[in-house]
Amino acid sequence: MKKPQAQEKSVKPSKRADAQRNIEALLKAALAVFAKSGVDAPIRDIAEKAGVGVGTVYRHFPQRSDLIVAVFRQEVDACADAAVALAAKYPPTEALSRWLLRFTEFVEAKRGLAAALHPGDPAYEPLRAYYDAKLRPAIAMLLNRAVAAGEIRAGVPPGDLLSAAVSLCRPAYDVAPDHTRRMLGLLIDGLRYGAVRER
Amino acid sequence: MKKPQAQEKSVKPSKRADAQRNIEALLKAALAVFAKSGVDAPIRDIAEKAGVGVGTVYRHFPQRSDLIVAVFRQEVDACADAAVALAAKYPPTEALSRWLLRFTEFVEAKRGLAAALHPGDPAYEPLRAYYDAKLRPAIAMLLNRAVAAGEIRAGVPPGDLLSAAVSLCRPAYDVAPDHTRRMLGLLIDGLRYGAVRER
DNA sequence: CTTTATACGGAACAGCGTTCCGTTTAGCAA
DNA sequence: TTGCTAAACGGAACGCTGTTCCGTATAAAG
Repeated sequence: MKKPQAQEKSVKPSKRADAQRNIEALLKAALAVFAKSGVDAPIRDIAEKAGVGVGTVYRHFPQRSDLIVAVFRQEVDACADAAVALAAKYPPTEALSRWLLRFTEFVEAKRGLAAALHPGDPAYEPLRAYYDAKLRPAIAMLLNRAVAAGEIRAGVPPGDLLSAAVSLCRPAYDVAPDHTRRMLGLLIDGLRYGAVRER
Repeated sequence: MKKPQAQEKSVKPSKRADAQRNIEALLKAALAVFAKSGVDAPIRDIAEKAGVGVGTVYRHFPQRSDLIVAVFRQEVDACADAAVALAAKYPPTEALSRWLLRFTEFVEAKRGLAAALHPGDPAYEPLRAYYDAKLRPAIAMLLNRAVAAGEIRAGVPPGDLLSAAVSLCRPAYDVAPDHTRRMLGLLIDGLRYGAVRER
């Protein structure tokens, strides 16, 4: 009963304000640098982009994997949050469609990262669990709404849809840039088939 | 009618003798260093162990992958050659058994290496083909001899046996050191089942 | 033996991870 | 507001590595 503060969103409580700011700046910078140069990018690049010294990076993220994990979690959170926001803003099926696109953007941006992790490094083991725990409920919610509206047929496991979306955006490297968008369109149309047909 | 020399075994002809020597010393040193420190080991370590300067390493193997590929090929060659030698020295089934053990040693020693290559690097693409082309005929020969002698049953595809051997020695990290040997014994015994039974 | 193309060795340069410590500053209390 | 102190910052410095470059050494040919 000492720390009556739970105001911040993600990172630890009871930190000095400048530390908070720097952590956030670092996560933001790391996101950009990882996307541009991969997860092996020089620490100095990230520090510079965040406007801090390298010492500060090591203070908050002693291991490179700590930074990677933090960025990944943040992105997963953002993706899951987007589901709620989209659900509030668009009709069921459009929300689902938009979220799938959002999700594939996430997957594409993180593919190099995910590949770099795979080598059974225990430091990244919790990530997959986190990913499932956050994203599956998100898509399940969107799916349920669309089903309830009679626009999408029932019986599609949320996990399957997630996997399908991942697969569909995989060969997006060497094809037209809107390949993913078109494939998702097909997927949504496929889900519509067999819906209750109420209009 | 200028170069009546085809005496050397593997590397290119028409090289200066000291270059030949250094190349061989480098391959030998790289084999040892890779085994001890992995394929990311410092070039300097390899140069030192081979008793040459780093410049010499880069002269003969401009890319790190060139060295890795050369070492790998050499090991595959040695493994394939061992099949012939064993066939000449031991009775059919014992030759097969001994070769499988030899093969698993090769696989274990190269596992870290193989993992490091996997990331679809085109520089290593030919390796898998080379591996298949050299090793499958080797085991096929041994297998045929054992089958012809009536000690092993026919109908086992050589590639399957190769795969099985690879699988069997996989969990050899955290178990007793003779795990692989025992598993191979079981495999050989399994092959014996259904043999012609001529004695 | 002379010559010359080839190969050698290792100093030198550049980039990166990581540590360390003098300096700065947020938060608090008087 | 003014001190005070623990927390945090920044970046120089160190060590290790990849890679290049060029003066030196030498194998091979005539």
